[in-house]
Amino acid sequence: MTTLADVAAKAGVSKSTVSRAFSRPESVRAETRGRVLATAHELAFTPNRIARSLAIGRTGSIGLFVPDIANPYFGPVIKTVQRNARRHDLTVFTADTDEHDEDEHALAQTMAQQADGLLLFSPRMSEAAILDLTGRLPVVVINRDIPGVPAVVIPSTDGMTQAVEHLAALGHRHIAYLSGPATTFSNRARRAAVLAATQRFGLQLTQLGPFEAVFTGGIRAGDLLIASGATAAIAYNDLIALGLMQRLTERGLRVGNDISVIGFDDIWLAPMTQPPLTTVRAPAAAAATSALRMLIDIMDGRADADRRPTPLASELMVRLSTGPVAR
Amino acid sequence: MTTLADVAAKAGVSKSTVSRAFSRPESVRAETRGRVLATAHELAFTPNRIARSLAIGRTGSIGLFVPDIANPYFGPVIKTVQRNARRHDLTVFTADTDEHDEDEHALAQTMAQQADGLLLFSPRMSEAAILDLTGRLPVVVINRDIPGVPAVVIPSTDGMTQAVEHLAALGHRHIAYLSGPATTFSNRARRAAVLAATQRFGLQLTQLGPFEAVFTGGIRAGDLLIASGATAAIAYNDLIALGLMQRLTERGLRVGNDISVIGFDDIWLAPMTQPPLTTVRAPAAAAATSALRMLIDIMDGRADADRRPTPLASELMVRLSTGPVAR
DNA sequence: ATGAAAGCGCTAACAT
DNA sequence: ATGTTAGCGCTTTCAT
Repeated sequence: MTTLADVAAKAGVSKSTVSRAFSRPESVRAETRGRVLATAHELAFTPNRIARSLAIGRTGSIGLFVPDIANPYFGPVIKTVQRNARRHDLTVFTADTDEHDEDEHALAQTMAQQADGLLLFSPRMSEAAILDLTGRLPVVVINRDIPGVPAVVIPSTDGMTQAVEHLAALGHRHIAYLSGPATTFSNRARRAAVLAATQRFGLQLTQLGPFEAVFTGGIRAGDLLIASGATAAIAYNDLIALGLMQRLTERGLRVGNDISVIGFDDIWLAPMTQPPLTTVRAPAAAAATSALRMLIDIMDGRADADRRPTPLASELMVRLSTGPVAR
Repeated sequence: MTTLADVAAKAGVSKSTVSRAFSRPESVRAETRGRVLATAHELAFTPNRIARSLAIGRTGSIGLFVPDIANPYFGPVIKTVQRNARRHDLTVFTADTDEHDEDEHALAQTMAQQADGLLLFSPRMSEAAILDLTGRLPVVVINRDIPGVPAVVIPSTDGMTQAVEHLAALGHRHIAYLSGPATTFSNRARRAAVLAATQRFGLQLTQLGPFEAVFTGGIRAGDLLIASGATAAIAYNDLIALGLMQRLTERGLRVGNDISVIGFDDIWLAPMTQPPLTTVRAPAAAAATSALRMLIDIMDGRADADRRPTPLASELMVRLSTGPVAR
């Protein structure tokens, strides 16, 4: 491996000059700079980031934690964060926590030392664990509310209220909410919104679950839903809604006619299903962007600068998986 | 931030002892070790990985590059690699190259300095770029064939041959192949396999595309397929096949009856579609596991050790999107 | 504009 | 078993 010193020797200058030629080019005479850069190129030299990090105390990268990288919902999130970070010369390291609570903290600890900041999407780890991390480096959480920890939450109340209102307008009197992972912030928020709205619109609510936030969770939910007698269901997320539709269809029900289904997230698959899925569009990418901006502000010491998060809203996308109640 | 030195001072020992207490605990007297570890804990000290990396010349992490993190196909791949790497005390940094050829190399260059090895899945970057990387650190590529570069390829010939054979047996005489990204190794391999098999079984082959390897690519393919007059199509991957089915249905055709569709990958969605998708199961996770093993061998200097890759096979999963040719 | 030297936090011979 | 010392490759005062 070629180092600064090699280049310096060959170019007949000091290490400092080579260093400067890379980091503050204008501070070195054009001629010298040219010679240095040329020999650097000739020697195929690239500055060692590790050494650089040690010297300046920053790594130039951030960690992004998502609960399930296989969930189509997170694809756009990851891509968006990566694209925006790049503009700030930050590399993003994405880690999948796989809903695996203990590992999540261990992994975060590791990451905490090779990153300048952390973006935690729907973290499941304990509050204590998160507070521990925030003590070590800048952290912004998405979809979690912990006193003192900078956060962006994806709103669910407006969309969920619209969902219930929509079902009420279609004549449904008894609906079900299909819980996702029981203890998560997201599930609590969505369930509370549905509960409040059903009371407001005078609907009967049955709560089913919890179900894992995956397709097979929805499959399992199908039979429970039928047994419940509800004429419509609002699922924790689209993956569950998709599995649900599948199972209902297998059971001979026509989704959108005999029974209505609403999801949450609006993943790219949602408009493509048969029938297309009515769902709440949650602005995940926007939330992630907003969170990244906050994180960078904190990392740059602009801690209290414009810390008003971008106002976000969720919104019901009406498609064909919901229809007038069957009589 | 607390350092080794702080702990050493407070515990009344030298830095080396503290260092040893962490890295080779048995080499330090139990009593001393206890005292050191206690004060380390008390001071909330965690060894700085960056400094450690610089000193030992290894980072303890590897980079995993995938073309599209949003493709459900890669979810299991990423999870598998992460799980296996963890057993070797390696952290995995996943990067999405987003089919963005230039960036891919730049990102890889960056990663090359904070990782001990690289796993490149279906890389699109130039051969020169890959060779450049292999000169810097251990690299294993998946689904690409470059002389001198360790590789694992996911077989497509057997599965594709079975696919064509299957269609021939169903009475199809004219089929279409829907190309993915034109220049990729994977597309060339799959197309060649289909071509050879159609010749062998005496079928007429129409080649359509190239299409982007996403759902909307398949949508666009639908009308072209109908115009071609073929009675069945084999798509580059499942995402294209899904979009295709969607469009064919919109055009009033009954997939599996009026026209047959075969995909490639066998993503988790494939059995869930209406009708369930006949597709070639490609052992991506197994390939990734095998590639990781090779990478670790190379990193550990066991370069030429058991370098026989695990034999892999692809296999047709027959479902309902294929059926006897309509007469 | 350039150089010399100290130091980032850790590890690894080499001593003792 | 523990301490001393010299780096790992880079940045950054402080001189010149």
